[in-house]
Amino acid sequence: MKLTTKGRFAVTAMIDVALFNHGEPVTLAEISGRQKISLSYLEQLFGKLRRHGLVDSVRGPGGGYNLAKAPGTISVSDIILAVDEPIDTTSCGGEKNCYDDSICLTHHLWASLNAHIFTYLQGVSLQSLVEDAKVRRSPSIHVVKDHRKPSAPLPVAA
Amino acid sequence: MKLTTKGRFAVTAMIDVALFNHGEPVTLAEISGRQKISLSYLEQLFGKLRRHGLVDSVRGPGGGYNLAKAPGTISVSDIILAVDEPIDTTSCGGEKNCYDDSICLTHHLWASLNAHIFTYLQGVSLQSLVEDAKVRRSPSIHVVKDHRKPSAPLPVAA
DNA sequence: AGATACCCGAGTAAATTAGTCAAGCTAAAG
DNA sequence: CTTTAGCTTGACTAATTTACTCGGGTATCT
Repeated sequence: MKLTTKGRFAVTAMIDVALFNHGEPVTLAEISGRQKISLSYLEQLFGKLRRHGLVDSVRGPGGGYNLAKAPGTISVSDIILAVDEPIDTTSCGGEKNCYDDSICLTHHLWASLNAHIFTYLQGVSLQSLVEDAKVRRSPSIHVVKDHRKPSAPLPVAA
Repeated sequence: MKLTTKGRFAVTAMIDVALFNHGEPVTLAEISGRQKISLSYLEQLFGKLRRHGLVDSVRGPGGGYNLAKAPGTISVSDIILAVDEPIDTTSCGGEKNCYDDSICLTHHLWASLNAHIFTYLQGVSLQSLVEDAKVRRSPSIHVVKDHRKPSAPLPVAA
């Protein structure tokens, strides 16, 4: 699992599509305007998202992108894996500090951490992110102390 | 929380110190030989580890490094934070795709993920890693199906 | 036809990582 | 008290990765 800004952009863009896809496909130009991501970069990202079956494209005027699946069935890990392909950070898949008796002292650790991160992101659906965004986008003046699911209970650590 | 090979090297080196620190301090040259990490690179890493109070240095002949604290009280997150200083991956701490009503659609998500990773690594002590290493280093010919703590229950995901 | 919008691959610039080098300081051994 | 092993410091370079651009396509609708 690699965590780069590329993956972040991709997730943001997917949320945007989910938010603004009311019947008509969403164009990259719109997303670019709303999220301040360069059009060319979006093209690159959506090429991958499409090839991985996360979005469907419609060409020609009035075209754009639709989600290929229900937002509840798309996880953040799906999105990140789609754009950040080269996957294993487990090191030692042929790396050099992995020898005889001092065999990969930490291999275990990283593999396990990786799995952790992956599992976590797998558990977050696009839908849940969209719902969060909708709540936050509603008139913030009158924010009732809300009781939605405790998605982030934490100290923005490190 | 940044996860780079630098952090991995640092953790590996710390395990090495913990493993071979029997009274005498451990020299970087030894670590370099055992773990195949360049001496100069180790110098850089241990400078940071020392400044963060994770190791103590002993100068002069017979010198080297000792752990500054009991391995049970040093967590992997301590080590990684020591060498990979610039900490926040939360984006949006002044980044550009964070505007008006489409405010940081994903901020929440990354902050939460960050906290997750951090908490996990904080829960892994150097001691536990050392114990794992010791087990693995024992005669591998006669590996009895062992029942030690289930540290990595997983599919080496992604 | 012509405008709209996706498609795609090569190319580049910036940032990060990994690793080097050289000069200096410290303390133990002889 | 001089030698010498070995840590200390920090600036410097090379390689890799990331982020992003560009230019020329192709499909489709009006």
